[in-house]
Amino acid sequence: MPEEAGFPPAKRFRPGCGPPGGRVVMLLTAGGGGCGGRRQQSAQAQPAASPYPEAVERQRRSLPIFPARGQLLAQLRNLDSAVLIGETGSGKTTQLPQYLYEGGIGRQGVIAVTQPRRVAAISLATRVSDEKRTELGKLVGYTVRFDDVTSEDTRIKFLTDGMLLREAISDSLLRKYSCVVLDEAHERTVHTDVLFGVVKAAQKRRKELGKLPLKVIVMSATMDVDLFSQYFNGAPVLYLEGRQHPIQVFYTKEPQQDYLHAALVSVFQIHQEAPASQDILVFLTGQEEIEAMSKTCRDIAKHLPDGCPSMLILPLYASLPYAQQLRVFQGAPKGCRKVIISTNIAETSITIAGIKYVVDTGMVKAKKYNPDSGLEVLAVQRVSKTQAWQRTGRAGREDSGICYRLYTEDEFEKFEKMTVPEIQRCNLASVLLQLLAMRVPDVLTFDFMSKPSPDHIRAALAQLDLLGALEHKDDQLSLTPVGRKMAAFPLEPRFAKTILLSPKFHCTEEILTIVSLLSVDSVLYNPPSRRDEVQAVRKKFVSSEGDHITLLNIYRTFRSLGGNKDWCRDNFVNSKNMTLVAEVRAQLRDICLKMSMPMVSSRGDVESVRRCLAHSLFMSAAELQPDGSYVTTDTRQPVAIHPSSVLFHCRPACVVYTELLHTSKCYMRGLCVVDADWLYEAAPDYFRRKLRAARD
DNA sequence: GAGCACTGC
Repeated sequence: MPEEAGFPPAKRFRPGCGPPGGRVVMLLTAGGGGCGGRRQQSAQAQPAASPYPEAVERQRRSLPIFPARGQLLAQLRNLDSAVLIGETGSGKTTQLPQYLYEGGIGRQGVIAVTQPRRVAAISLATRVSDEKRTELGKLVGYTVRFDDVTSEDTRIKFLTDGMLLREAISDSLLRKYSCVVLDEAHERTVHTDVLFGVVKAAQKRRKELGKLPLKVIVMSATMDVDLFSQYFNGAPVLYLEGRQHPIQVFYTKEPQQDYLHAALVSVFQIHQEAPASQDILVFLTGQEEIEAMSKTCRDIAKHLPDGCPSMLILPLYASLPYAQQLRVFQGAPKGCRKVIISTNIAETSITIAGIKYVVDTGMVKAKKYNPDSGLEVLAVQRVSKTQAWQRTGRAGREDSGICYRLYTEDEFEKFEKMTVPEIQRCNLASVLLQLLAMRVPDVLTFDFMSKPSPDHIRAALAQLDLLGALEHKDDQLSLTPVGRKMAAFPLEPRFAKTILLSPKFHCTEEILTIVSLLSVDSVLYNPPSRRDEVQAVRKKFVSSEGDHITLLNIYRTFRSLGGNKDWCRDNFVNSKNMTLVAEVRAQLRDICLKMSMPMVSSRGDVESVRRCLAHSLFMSAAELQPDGSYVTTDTRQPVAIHPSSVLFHCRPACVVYTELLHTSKCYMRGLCVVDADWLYEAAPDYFRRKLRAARD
């Protein structure tokens, strides 16, 4: 046990174990109420396909959910809505859809199972179609962006929650579905949260119209499901035990001033005491921290006493190139310990086998949104209790585990109970555009499970209004024809508007490229250790007109060379993201063609591209002040050019930006040099109002 | 003058 951090004796617990509150039906399971299930295998860790049907069947029958099958189906058959708590490894996600189908619920319509992430939707569909011994895309299929593997025969369909939401735009009653299972509901992504409201409304409306009832099942891995139950008219809560292994939790005796130092000490204490085969997972907040800690660990590991096992230090964060991310899944050489130093990506998105120890700093970098200023603040903050438990649970996936919390138990008690749902801390413009496209009667009173504040909603409506998407008629809010077209694009409303404006400036081809580049993770790869090299190589693409034009140059060169991977490596371009850009671009171009938009190119004329950006991003502009600083044109907020911008060392008189980010300062990211006159031309009324407001 | 948690359509 690390002594310097001062850990008192451990507390034993099972994540998710304990009596659930509220109206709960305990379902009969094999584990039978005690802690520490009898079986050692885990549902998700099983190999996907088995050539032997009996083996597949035996495996299915061995899952904790199996003994509850009859009871579960009997309950669900009679319910409109239900909440199902299933612990990790209970088998709920793979088995429940099959039970529903076998119970005849898929006979009159498709069973939809939503997932927050693409990879989960794809791998679950693959797994379940294997279990049913059918070809993927027949009985069992999946739909995610760019990839629809379903057919007329499909009865069980896994899809991302965002995808079901998009389907709801063309059919808000979700007519093709007999049942919607909302999985991972505890994560409370914006898409899941909007879907709660959409399925609830569809369920009610279908009942009123005497149509096929819509069954809604909300699945959560955590206990705090009262909100779900209340929201769905007091839906019963069904509780299913899982196969999580016991985990010992240690808190520090004293609060830690320096969580990085405490993490470092803990890692090496564990390293000196535990067998080399037991891996460690450390949660930190961001790339810079993780790289620095990795380097320090490697340096220290070189000077360890004889007899101490060696250490394989693996950083893990989303912007790390894919090949390097994959290294965390490979086993360490014999006699060597894996130490994975990760962001919260390892909390939910990436599951690593063989983790025995979790070191939780209790910190996370997360975005907050201020609707008044439209400002996103990215700040290091405390995790919530549910997040801390999620991290702890990562230690007990295959066997019992140990979690060191680098904070005191008193501190933990003061953590927020739950992470604030994303819908209350993001820009709502996209969400409201989608709801309006579904012809929701009144977005201001829409039945959100956790309501965003009225100011928050009004700010988003104001933004949509500026983009020309809204129509007010007899106190009713609806979409203009432009607004309706905007909703067809899988983009932020302002970028959809940029595309719709582009024919006027004869630069649709260029704008499609730029918008695609903006809507995926950066194609620029910036390894901190090779900064000078990166700068030298990138020079040939840099445009004095800003980041958008620079990106356009990079994409053009990439295409002219036929999408060459070697070129990407040599030019510090992330080839995976670049390939994705091409896919996004093709999808957006398709949507344009369906709208009969003319496909025009401005050829070499980048001024028209900049004019187009000025006309759609006029509300995100900043002007140079006499003292060399910048202020935004809308709220006179002092801002600075982000160091990642190609204009970082320049002083253009007027720019539009694609993002404001508050870290140590308020930074503009993604800049384009524009003419102040263009902005005024784009929205004369808006700027006249601003001028008047400034005078008063 | 110096920096970017994580998804998704």
